[in-house]
Amino acid sequence: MTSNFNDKQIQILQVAETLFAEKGFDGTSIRAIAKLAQINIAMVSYYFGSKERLLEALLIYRTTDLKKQLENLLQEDLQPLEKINKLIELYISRISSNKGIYRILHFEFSSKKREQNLEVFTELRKGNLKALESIIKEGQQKGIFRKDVIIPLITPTILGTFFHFHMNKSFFQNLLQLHTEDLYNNYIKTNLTQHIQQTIKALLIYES
Amino acid sequence: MTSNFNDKQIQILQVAETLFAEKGFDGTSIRAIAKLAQINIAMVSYYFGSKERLLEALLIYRTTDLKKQLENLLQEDLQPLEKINKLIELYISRISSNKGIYRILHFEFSSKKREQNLEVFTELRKGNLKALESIIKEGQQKGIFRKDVIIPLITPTILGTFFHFHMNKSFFQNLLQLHTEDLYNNYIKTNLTQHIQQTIKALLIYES
DNA sequence: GTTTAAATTAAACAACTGTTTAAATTTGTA
DNA sequence: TACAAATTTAAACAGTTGTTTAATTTAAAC
Repeated sequence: MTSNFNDKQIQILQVAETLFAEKGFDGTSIRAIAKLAQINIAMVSYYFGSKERLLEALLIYRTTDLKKQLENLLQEDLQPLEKINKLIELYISRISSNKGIYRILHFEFSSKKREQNLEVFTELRKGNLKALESIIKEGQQKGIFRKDVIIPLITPTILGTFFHFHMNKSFFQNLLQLHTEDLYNNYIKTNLTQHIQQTIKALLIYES
Repeated sequence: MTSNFNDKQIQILQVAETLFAEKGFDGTSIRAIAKLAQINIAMVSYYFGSKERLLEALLIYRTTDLKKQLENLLQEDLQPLEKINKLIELYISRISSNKGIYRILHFEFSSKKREQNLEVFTELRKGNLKALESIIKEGQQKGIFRKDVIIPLITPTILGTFFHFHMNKSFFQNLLQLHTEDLYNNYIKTNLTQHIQQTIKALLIYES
């Protein structure tokens, strides 16, 4: 299931990504994709079979290398807390530079309508959870992290905080005076990342 | 801008809420709403003017009383941390029993397509933030809470954690063996709520 | 240069979209 | 009962939807 798409297919995938992220899957027509990609409308069916299969292809195209980055991180020689912090940075930078596909994932694949296409996505999430689990258990064995945290709920806190911020972009841009894209992206890279790291650190270390 | 809808309108709104939450706004046709509500397709235009205006009406219909509940909480005689915990419980129970509309809010109103209809929603969020702010500042003055937290980012952590969990419902149902609705809802009410409370408490109190 | 396969095109397909119309029915009022 | 207003209906509207077709162009192989 490796992604070997040709140039034309990649061109279509990139346009589809933009439009799906902006208008949603149902809100985007094949004609709109074809127009923006400057191809004939029949090419989508020709290369991908259908609009649904185009979405599947897009998912595969965009989620192949995150797994490798995570495995590399696990093998670095770092303290558990440093690994957690780096994991958070990795998530945020990855998602930030691929906002399109993650917006689509967040929207389309959490709706009841498309629950069948989950296999690839579910495997990705399970892998992510295993990586996080191994870091936290290492920290617990070393006596650094407390042991009464529910590990599967930490990912929702990390990703949920980021997504909720990003999904309400215009609200926070207005509230925090982040009127340019640069200001907004920089705030995510510094303040928001720090907030999440601070939160997870407190959760893992604080003794009640 | 009070919600004075008649029985027929409410009937339509409730069906629309179900379908919008399941299939999304674009994925739901007026004919589907009419069929499920057992009315003629022209009735939607007759009562609401258009499909867009139906969505607006639904938003108003569902977000009128949360504000009052928050104000009541603020005036209770409780310690800041207790207020925070109650606030978290209030959010989760409110959203849990109105999953439909919040799913719609999360999806439709965070897409670039519908950024204009935000006024009502934005006011709601600003009010929520002010309530949280007043509680935290009270705790800071009493020397209970640390002072280097970014208050506007706490809501994303609370709501984001919950939403990310709920938006990936089937994944977590499978992972945590929550195969019935009751098990799932109960897990939210106990474990997930506790996790969020624990997280926010650690964030507000932990001294680094 | 000829042959064969791949890529691209315009056109048509049937089904579905939101909305409007004008007629029919129900309801409330005097 | 008679009248007027509100409600409900079926039908039609003009567009858009995803997909398929058959013909044409381009590229590759020999």
